[in-house]
Amino acid sequence: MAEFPPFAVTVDLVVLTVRADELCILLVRRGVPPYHDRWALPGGFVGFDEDLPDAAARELTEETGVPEPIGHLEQLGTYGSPKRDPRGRVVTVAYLALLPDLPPPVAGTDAAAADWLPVSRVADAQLAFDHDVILADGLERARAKLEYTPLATAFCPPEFTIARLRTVYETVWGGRLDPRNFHRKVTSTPGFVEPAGRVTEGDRGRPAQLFRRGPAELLHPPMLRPSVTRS
Amino acid sequence: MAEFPPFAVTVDLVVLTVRADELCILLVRRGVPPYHDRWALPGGFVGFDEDLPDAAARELTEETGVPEPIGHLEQLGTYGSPKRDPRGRVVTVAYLALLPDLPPPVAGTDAAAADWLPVSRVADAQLAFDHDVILADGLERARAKLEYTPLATAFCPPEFTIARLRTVYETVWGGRLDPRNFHRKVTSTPGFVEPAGRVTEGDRGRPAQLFRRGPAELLHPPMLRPSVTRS
DNA sequence: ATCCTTTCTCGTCCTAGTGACGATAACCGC
DNA sequence: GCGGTTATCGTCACTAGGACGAGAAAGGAT
Repeated sequence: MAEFPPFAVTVDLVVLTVRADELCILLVRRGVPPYHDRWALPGGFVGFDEDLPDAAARELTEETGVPEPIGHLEQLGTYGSPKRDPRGRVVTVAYLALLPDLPPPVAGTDAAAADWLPVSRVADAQLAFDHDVILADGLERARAKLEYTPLATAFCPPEFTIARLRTVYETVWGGRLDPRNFHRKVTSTPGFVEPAGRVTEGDRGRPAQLFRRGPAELLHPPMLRPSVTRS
Repeated sequence: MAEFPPFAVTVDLVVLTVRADELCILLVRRGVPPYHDRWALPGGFVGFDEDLPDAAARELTEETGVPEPIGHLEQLGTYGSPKRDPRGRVVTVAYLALLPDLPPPVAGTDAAAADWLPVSRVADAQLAFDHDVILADGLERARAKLEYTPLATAFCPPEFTIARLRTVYETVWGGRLDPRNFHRKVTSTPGFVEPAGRVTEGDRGRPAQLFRRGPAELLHPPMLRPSVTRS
């Protein structure tokens, strides 16, 4: 390895949450060139002695101000087109994070501002770099993973109702699900949720049972998106 | 970006094929330190002006000697632990390739040898670097993707029989599938395969219809692994 | 208190999809 | 022709899931 081309390596985060029946993403407004004043994914350089997942977790806590062990964090993909950053050859490892609803974030060091934006309004926000592509991949991954993993619970607080879980699915997938079939499906899929033994209070309608996330990593059988046109 | 830690970026390939009813992987025997004489995934440094998928495709053709547009190539994941390469900080972007059965490869520049090895015998081969982890992730990805995509066809020549496709599933998943139910499933899943209009000749038993890959990108409904214990 | 609205939860059809497996079709070698 | 082998079609039973009815349990209005 006497000679090799020098690269910069960064991590960028697609941080998603569900708030007020909308799927939202955490974005920062860039305070420095290039792409000054444009919205971008939170992220930064990987330390020379830092592992990639550690760098992602560090950026996540820096941007949200929340100690990490909540929600879900996984590697999404790596983007390294030679022209993607005008400053030089930068390869970025993108991570996908799914979090329950959190308070608004505080602006970081080189960010003029940081905030949750509904993904439906990001299209015309003109994200910096190739972050629109990364976001699209992250959304696709999140939508697909809700089908065959219990990751929808990562969008919920530790204890939640079936109805809350249903709104997560409805928000991420877009569209309505039958509450009765959804209830049957979730409670009959082994390991998806476990009863917490308590019920809600003070809401409208009949009080609902509270559940916690179950031990399953994969859902058998999977949840089915209604949009899928069957034969 | 005045200052940033300098990284080396490589691509490594998990190249899988099915030959003689065994799932095989393309490995090279390293001809230089570190890990001299050990088996490793084929791969190499990314050119300074080269995009990541281009680098992966280049390495694939270099190692197999086959012009690329056959089979399937997709990004698998990125591995960048600070200690994974004793020579310095090397981040590798792993790609997964699925190919039909090909002639044996020729050794490349820094490789003493290159050959197909059954994955069942790789466990005690002591792969270099963290390549055992990358291989495990690639196998898991391949097994999962056979369920909900038509990628099993990437292991087959352009025209193939249902039985050939079935042996692909049996080899990758391990275990037997009922030929009659498999035939019904494959031919009734829209867009999976299309009849080529020809039949096999010279084999034992009744001649079989030949099929080509269909236009579907996703299988609805998916193929089901028998190992999955249903409730 | 009584009614009405809202939401949760259970139950009942009906159909598509699938595992188990029988039966037939079309080739081979002897 | 005859048995062996593989491909292909059909039947039956069972399960998962979509559509939807109905009761349970709360709050609010009158």
